[in-house]
Amino acid sequence: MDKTFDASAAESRIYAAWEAEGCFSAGAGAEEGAESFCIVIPPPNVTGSLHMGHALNNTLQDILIRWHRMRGFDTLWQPGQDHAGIATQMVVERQLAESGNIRRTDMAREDFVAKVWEWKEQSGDTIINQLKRLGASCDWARNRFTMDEGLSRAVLKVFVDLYHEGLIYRGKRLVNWDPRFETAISDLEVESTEVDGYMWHFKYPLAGGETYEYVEKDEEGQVTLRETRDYISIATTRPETMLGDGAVAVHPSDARYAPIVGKLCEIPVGPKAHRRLIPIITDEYPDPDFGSGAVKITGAHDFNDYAVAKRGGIPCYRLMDTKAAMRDDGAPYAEEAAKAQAIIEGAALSEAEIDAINLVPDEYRGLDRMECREKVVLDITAEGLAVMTTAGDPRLGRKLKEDDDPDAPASLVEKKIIVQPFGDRSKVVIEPMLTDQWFVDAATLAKPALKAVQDGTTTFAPLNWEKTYFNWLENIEPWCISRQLWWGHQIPVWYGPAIPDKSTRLDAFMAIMEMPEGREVQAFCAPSFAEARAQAEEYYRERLSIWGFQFTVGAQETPEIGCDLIAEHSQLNISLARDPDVLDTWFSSALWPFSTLGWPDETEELKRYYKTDVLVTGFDIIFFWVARMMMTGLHFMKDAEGKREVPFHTVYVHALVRDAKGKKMSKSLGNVIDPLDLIDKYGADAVRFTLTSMAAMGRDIKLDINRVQGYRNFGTKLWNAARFAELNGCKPDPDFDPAAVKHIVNKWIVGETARVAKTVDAALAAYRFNDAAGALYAHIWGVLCDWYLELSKPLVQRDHGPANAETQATTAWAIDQCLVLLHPIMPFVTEELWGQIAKRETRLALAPWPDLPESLADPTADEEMGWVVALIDGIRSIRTEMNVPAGAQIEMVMTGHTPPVAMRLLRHAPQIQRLARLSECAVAEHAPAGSVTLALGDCAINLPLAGVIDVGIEAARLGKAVAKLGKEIGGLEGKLRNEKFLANAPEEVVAEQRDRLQTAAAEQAKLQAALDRLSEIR
RNA sequence: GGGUGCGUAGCUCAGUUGGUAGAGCACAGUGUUCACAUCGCUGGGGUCAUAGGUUCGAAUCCUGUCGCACCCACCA
Repeated sequence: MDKTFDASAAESRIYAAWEAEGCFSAGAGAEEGAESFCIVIPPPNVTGSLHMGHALNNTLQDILIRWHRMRGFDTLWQPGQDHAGIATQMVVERQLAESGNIRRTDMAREDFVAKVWEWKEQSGDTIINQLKRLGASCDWARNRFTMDEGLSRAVLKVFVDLYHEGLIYRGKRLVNWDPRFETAISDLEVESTEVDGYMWHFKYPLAGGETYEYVEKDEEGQVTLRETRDYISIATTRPETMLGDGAVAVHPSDARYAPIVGKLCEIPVGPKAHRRLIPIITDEYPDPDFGSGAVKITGAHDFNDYAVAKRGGIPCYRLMDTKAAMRDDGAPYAEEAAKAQAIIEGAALSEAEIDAINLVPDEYRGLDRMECREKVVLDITAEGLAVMTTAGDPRLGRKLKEDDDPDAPASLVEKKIIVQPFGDRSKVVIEPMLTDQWFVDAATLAKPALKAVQDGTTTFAPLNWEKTYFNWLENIEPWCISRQLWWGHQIPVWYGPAIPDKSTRLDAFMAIMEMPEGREVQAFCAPSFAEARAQAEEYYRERLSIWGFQFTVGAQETPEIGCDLIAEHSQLNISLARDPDVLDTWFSSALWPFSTLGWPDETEELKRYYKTDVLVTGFDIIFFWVARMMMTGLHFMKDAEGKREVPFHTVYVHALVRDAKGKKMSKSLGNVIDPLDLIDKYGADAVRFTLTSMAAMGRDIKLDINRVQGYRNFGTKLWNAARFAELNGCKPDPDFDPAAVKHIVNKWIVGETARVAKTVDAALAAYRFNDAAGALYAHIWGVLCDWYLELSKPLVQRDHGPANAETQATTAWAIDQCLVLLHPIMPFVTEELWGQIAKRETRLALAPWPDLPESLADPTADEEMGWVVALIDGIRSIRTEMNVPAGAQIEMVMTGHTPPVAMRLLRHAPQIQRLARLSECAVAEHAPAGSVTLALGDCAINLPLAGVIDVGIEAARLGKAVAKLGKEIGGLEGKLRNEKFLANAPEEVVAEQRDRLQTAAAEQAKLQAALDRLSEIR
């Protein structure tokens, strides 16, 4: 055997062997009918590469999987990747830009999607290979991709079913719009960040120059301000949205504005001749104590305003295009403003008609929203309608610096920390945008998902994450699932022209049919075009037959909805157009636990492995993923009795790996530790063990590279223990029976092994990964290597007759058990040793997990070996304290012992002599003169060091020890005299204290006697 | 504003029904050929953030305070 384990050379070889031999296949090594255990991997993005979070997440999963597999479960770790809509589209677009300068928008959609697939085929398995380097024992033959054929079928079915149940619907809503990717995103994809910003205060003049008495009062009702005003003052951080104001709102209880509620005021932007008038309304939303108490209502560009507008019937005017630039379409501003004014005056317009109105004055059209903001502010200010404030800087759109002139004059803008929404991928400011989108009725789906956790069908570990889960689900909003992207599952909805029903008069019908613009559309939702077409034919047949029309529905999808009316033949030629949008990536991820097992087909795997067992994940995707899997799982999956079934019984939530400041590791911050670098340097086992031992930490993991090195050394330690065993002829004996060992050292290590096995099992069952790692570390290094191998050396190395063979077999067994127990955490080094130590029937990965009865622990052996260890420890300490040269052999004489203890000493004398460097190990009636004394329970251990030791120093040492024991004794006596303690404390605690007192008293007596003898010498 | 978690040895952190504070690393001293210097042996180092309370007994339970972090919502 080599001196150390060469991880870099061995890992790929071992992994290849595992795969080649099918060790990771579903059910590998399990007997027919074995209980199943299944984990679905949180699918990494195809664009991804392994980071520390993945390393932790997958190490923990692999531990659970390997542990169950070895215990004989029918085990499946289902792997796969996520198509990651925005992220992947971004990567490919960037690549296109770098290579050919072709923009996505210059390409046909199919061509672009083909490019993405090409890219996926090339680099999509990067992450898989990295997971293999970590040692992940996924069943790679079953690898799935959210865009593959089967999963796409699952997505279509779920969409279509939910649509027909009314749980998916389309509507015009205010959504979070990402101007960089030009798509809607969900609430969860928005990150709120505090940034330096400004707030402006503007005057909205009252219509017709009207005035009112504006009165401010303090808390006691004293008038603090009274003036005549011809305006209402509003505050805004977004002046550019003033162009789309539909009203000004005040609180119904606000007395200051009561005189003008219901009147009109003027938006002070745009050409004066065509300024719009908007009503002053009341709503509960404005806070009278904030700003002026009056809020401009811009329904199309603010979520709160949208709610007010809905309540108050205020129109919402969209001001921006998909890039969040000011709209540059429609008629000249004067005409558009007139249309809006007509609405205020009572004209009824359809939603589509209102949406078509462009209220951006001609001079602002096409400007970026930020440019427009600056221009609006300058224009209003020039007009004298900006309200003076005392703080801030009049410069616009530029960040205020600390060194700005403090004596700058009172300004027209207020510096303010504002919270701005940013796209989590694009990092640009999100714009609330009024658009048509698809939504999932999440509130309905959330109910069973809530209940399943409330009643314990699914539990979180640690438990407190349930609160987070509940809190979100209880306040859940509709989930916006449509994305204006090209990469993803295209929405299975086809549109055709809507046909008025039979109550419509023929002339009206003809008029509608001949006017393609503004016509309503009819949606047909089906898993395929053919089925949608069949639905459409049914619809048109029913509606058109009344009129005697013939019709055809085109055999192909078209980019545009078509409806050619050939009147003379009473013939309609209809073509259906597919909804161009794709679904949120998380929509397909939400189906992961059953889609990967073959659903909607009723596969064998689905039956065997659903529901799955544990979901291992970071808390950052509880909302994105866990909650949604619960919703879809409970909606679509049923157990044998037809009861709705959760996707997993346990959600294990682990910490996130963060940087020193508590931020997530990210490339842009440059604070990333690459797990692959660590694997290269220290081996996968060391990285895995490190992460495992940190798994119990709180929410932040700050990775200490020194620990990785330390655990690499741990692997080496184990390696060398095995090497020692090999050098000393310790071969695993297939007939070895741990219960039958005779020698006390062997009984002891057998018991210790059984104990650590039990600890590991209990720890893993409770997801206390760090406890498992810690117990194994302490056992292998601190018990097996430090003590058992040392104490048993004489028995394996010299001829001791039967004890010799027994000890060799025990050593081999004890090491084998360690390999098995450690394998889930450190698979590579253990597998390598397993193979090197002996020829085996199976790989360690499929070796049976030990089931060691508690009866293997022998209290007598424990007590005796504990005594030996304490004795050696004590002597070693004294030697160092007394500066005895490390190589010097000294004598030891035990006094005050009972006969059994003397026997015990003699039994272990050779080992004690070797490990404590003693020339002699004797028992006597009296301590030799000039001894250093150590108290060990009832007896005294005397080291005659006359001549070597300084009597004064030894007296001081003993004095200190006696005093220390005295203090302890005092405390214990006090406690045992306390009647309340005796009355209230449990019996075993009291007994323990008595015991401790007795021991301490005995030790103190021994040391005191030694001290007395020393003073006699002096 | 609502919620969650954290503050224990120089550093990174364990400490599961309350019963005399632990690990790794770092540090200091030392080295006995015979598994291992990726090692052995020994040692120093903590009033468990803070103030109270409950208890015979609190790092552990309760309350307040201070500090740090994260999540959700958000006042224009």
